[in-house]
Amino acid sequence: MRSAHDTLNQVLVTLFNDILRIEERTLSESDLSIREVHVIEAVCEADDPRMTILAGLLHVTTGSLSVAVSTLERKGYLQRERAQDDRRVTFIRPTEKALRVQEKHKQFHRDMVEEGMSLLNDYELGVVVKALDRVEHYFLQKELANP
Amino acid sequence: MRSAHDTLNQVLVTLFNDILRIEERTLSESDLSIREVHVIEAVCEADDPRMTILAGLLHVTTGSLSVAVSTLERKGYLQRERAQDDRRVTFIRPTEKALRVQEKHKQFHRDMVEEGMSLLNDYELGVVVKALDRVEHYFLQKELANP
DNA sequence: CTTTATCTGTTTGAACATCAAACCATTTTT
DNA sequence: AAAAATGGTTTGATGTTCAAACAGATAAAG
Repeated sequence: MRSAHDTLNQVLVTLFNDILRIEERTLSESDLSIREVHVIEAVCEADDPRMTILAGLLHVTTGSLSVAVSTLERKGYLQRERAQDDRRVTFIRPTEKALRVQEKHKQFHRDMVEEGMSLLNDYELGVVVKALDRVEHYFLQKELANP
Repeated sequence: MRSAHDTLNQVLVTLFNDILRIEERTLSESDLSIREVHVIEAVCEADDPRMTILAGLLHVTTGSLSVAVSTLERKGYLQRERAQDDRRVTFIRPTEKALRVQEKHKQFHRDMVEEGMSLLNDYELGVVVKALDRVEHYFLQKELANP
């Protein structure tokens, strides 16, 4: 039997990659890459969808984001909008088309989590959630400490 | 308080990316990208390190792998070796330099898992490991079903 | 006020990863 | 012996990313 250590390491190495590939496959017939979907996701969920904020959320430079936004604008998923009060800033708005993609993507995540949860009983679920919550906070701190 | 669903989804979305970025940062002063380290890792751990096998493990085409191997050969981490019995196949061998990288990378993973484990008590750990094991197997099946 | 500095975002050039398709050499099948 | 299949490599195109140069707008300093 595998040790706890080996199991966790294996999960670290394979589980997320597997899920990412499954996610990728659901997109194979659209005109969007997984990166582009994540940009759309960030735009849809951001409180304050300006370039610097979005780039920070996505961990890319504003330069990278700028080209991504341009192609998504060309494809009809996003629109730029100049801010009135400070004319340096640009707000990025999703189109209807983007909102539909976002809804579908959220549903994908919901389904994935449902499937995962269905494999556990209520008791296990409680323990796992509390544990992962703690682990996530720990790594978030670590990330914030070395940005 | 967040629901179990939200917590799991959040972990799905952020945890893996956070870890990947931390991993990336540890490489920032080497001449290797994270992709290249994963190629080296696959070469070091494969039972049968020929191109098609490795490409399958890494989920890339042999074409992609071929160029990756060429640059890693140029950088002194890998060597190609023609098979005797079937002269079409190439074995990819790690150099000493690659083995050192691999050892360091494994240590990184060990440390990461240690840190994660230290956040849980023995009891929680048992439950989490059993649960994640099940989830991992489930997604592995799913991957194998739609390759 | 005018000049200077800072901030926000875009463009550009380079590096890298990746794939599909064309290709070459070798082995297997017919 | 010829044709087909297999294992790898090369090549051309596309996508992602960054750093650096840039431009326009606002804030700070004089």
